[in-house]
Amino acid sequence: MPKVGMEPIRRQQLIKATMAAIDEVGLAEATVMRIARHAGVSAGIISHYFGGKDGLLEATMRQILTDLSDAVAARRHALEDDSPRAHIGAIIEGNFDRTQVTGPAAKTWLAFWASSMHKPVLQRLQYVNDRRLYANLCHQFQRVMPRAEARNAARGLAAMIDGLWLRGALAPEGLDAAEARHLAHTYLDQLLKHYGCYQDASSADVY
Amino acid sequence: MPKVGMEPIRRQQLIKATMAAIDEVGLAEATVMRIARHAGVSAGIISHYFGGKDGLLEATMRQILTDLSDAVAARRHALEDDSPRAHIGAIIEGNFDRTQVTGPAAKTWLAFWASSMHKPVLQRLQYVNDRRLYANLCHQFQRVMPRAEARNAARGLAAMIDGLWLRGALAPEGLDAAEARHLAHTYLDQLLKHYGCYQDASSADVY
DNA sequence: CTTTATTGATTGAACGTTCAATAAAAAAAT
DNA sequence: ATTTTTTTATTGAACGTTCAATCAATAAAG
Repeated sequence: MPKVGMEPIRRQQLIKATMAAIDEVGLAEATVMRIARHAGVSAGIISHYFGGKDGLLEATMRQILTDLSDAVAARRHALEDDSPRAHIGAIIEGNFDRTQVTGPAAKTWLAFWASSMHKPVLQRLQYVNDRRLYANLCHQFQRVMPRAEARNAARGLAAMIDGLWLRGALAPEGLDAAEARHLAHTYLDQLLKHYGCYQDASSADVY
Repeated sequence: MPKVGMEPIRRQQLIKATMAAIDEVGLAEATVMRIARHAGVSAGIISHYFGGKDGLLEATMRQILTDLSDAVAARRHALEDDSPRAHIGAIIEGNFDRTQVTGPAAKTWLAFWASSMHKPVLQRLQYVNDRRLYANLCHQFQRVMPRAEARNAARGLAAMIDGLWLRGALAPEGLDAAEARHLAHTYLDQLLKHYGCYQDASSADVY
C-alpha cells in the first residue's frame, strides 16, 4: 500500500481521529492505540509523523484554533457593512459556526482548554488565540465608545461567548447554536445601545 | 500515632490535598502518590478512606459544589432586600466568592468540569448543580418578566458567570474578581432595565 | 487483647515509544 | 523492458515506565 506523499494525508487523518477519540472517551483515555484505530493505522505511525503523542495533541489544538480563526475571518471579509456592529456580529457568528460547535470539535476544544492550564505549549496557543479575539473586539468597540468602556465591553462579550461554548459542550443535548447566537447578539445590542451609537435593532432577530 | 476518630480529619486533609495537587500539576498528573504526599500520608490510605482514586475525586468535586452552594445561600439569607435584583446579585456575589475564585479551587473546578464530559458520576453532580443555578435565576427573573424572557435572561447570566470563571481560571494572572463581579452586575442591570422594573442603578457600582 | 490507623513493598495492568522487519513504489541500471 | 537498488511507508512485538490497588505487617489506643 505504501505510496509517496502520504504525510499530509496521514496528518489530517490522525488529527481528525484525535478529535473523534476525545469526543468519544475524553482526553484522559484517548490513548495512541485508540486514536490509531480510529484512523485505521498502527500506533507507531503517530511517533513517526508527530514525534510522539504530545506532538499530535499540539497539532490537533492548532487545527481547531485555525478552523475557528478561519470561520471568523471568512465572515468578516464577506461583510458589506463596515460598522462595528457588523464586525462584532461576524465574530459572534464565526464563533458559533456549525463546524466548530457540532460534534467532536466542541468537546475537544474544552478538553484542550482545561489541559492548557498546565501544559505550557498548549497554554501559549490558547493565550495567543484569546488575545486576538479580545483585541479584535476591543478595536471594534473603541470605534463607538471610550477605551475603558470598550475594554469592559470586549471582556464581557468574550466571557459571554466562552460561557455559551462551555455550557454547550457540557449540556447533554449539546449547544443550541441558534439560541446561543441570539443571546450573544442581544447582549451586543445592549452594549452598543448603552452608548447610543448604531442603535438600530435590525440585527437582534437575525437568527 | 494512630488515634481514633481520624476519618473526618483525613478525609478533609485528602480532599484539600487533591485540590492542591490539581492546582499544581493538573488532574492528569495528580497521582495518588502526589496527593498523599501533599497530605503527608501514604498512598494506601486513599483506598482505605475513599475506596479508590475515583472516590476521592468524586468527594472533592462534591466539596467544591457544596462550598459554592453555601457561599450563595449565605449571601441570600443575609439579604435585607427581597427584590429579584438583590437575590440575583447575591447569586453573582456567591459565585465570585473569594474562597471559590482564588487559588486551587478555580483550577480544580475547571478540571472537573472538563472531566465531567465523560465521567457519568461527575456529570451527574455537575448537572444537578447547574440546574439549581438556572432554576434559581429563572425563578427570580420571572418575578419581573414573562417566562420566555426570564429563561433567556437566566441562560445569558449563567453563561456570563461561567464564562468569567473559565477565563479567570485560564488567565495567567488569575481572575480579577472585582472586575468579574462588575461585569456580571452591569449585565444584570441591563437585563432588568430592559423590562423597566426595579430600574434604579444603585447596585451597579457596588464593588 | 482487640480495635483502629497506617505504612510501604508488591502486583498486575496499561501506556508511549522504539526499532527491526516488511513491503510497496520509485529510481537507476542493465 | 526487465532487473536491481534505493527510498518511503508502515507494522507490531518488545521494552521500560508509571500508576492504582492490594495486603500483610506494624503500632498506638482503648
